[in-house]
Amino acid sequence: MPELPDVEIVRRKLRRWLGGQRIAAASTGDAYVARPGSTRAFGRALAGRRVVGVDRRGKWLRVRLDDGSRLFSHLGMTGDWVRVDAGAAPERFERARIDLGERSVRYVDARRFGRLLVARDDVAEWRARGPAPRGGLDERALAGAFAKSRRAVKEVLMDQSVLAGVGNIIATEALWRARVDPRAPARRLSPRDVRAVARGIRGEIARELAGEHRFAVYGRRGHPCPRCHAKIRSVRLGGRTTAFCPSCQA
DNA sequence: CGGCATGTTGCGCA
DNA sequence: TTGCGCAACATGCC
Repeated sequence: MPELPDVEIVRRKLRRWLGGQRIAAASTGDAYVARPGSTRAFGRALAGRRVVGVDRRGKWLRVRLDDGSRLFSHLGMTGDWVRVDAGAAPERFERARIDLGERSVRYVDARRFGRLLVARDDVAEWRARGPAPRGGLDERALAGAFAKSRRAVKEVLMDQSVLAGVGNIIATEALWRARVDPRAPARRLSPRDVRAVARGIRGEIARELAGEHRFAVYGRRGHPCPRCHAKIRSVRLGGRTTAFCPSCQA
């Protein structure tokens, strides 16, 4: 589920569901997902509070409460928030719940790589994500990061301290759109390539935000490239499977 | 059963 | 010191 566009979609629904609402009760039974901190602290921090806003930085979500404390949520690989009626039974893989009046918002996460943190201030994980660049992506910063790295371009794209929110899917698809070989040393890209990559990222994010989830190369090793029909290959870069078209991403 | 998975962190080593 | 490669985290699914 979660890459940046998915997390943004989750943010919007949380804002819709929680914004301005008073939390009647909250609880989690999962000390792993809610670590560090006790499961009881989760309920104590949220109960009785009013939600004043829901923000996102990269893949981190922040729910601000009227007493200044905050709930941070990272969805890991399989996390999501869903809304059900207050009395509804636990969802499959439910890890936490926030009860409003008539409704209840539940955190579900099969693989449990997600995190829930309650704190009185911004946590290090949130601060480390650098603020989202206004007006989208900072192309000059991207060019700078490329220029001083000797890693493959795809590894730089997936570095969360460079570009918060770009994961394996967006990086893979953006490079295909840009016709850039993911294995190419980042510092070797021409200014035109850098521009194409930036455009590729923006385009891919927009596409996924619009609910499009059919991919050109991601997860399609062995299939024909939608652009030139060559057979899609995959390699491992930075420990992640990386699909690309050996013909038009050269 | 084996292999793979949309993310992140921490460790050992060069 | 910095950066890189890789295992680990916990679990589901094909």
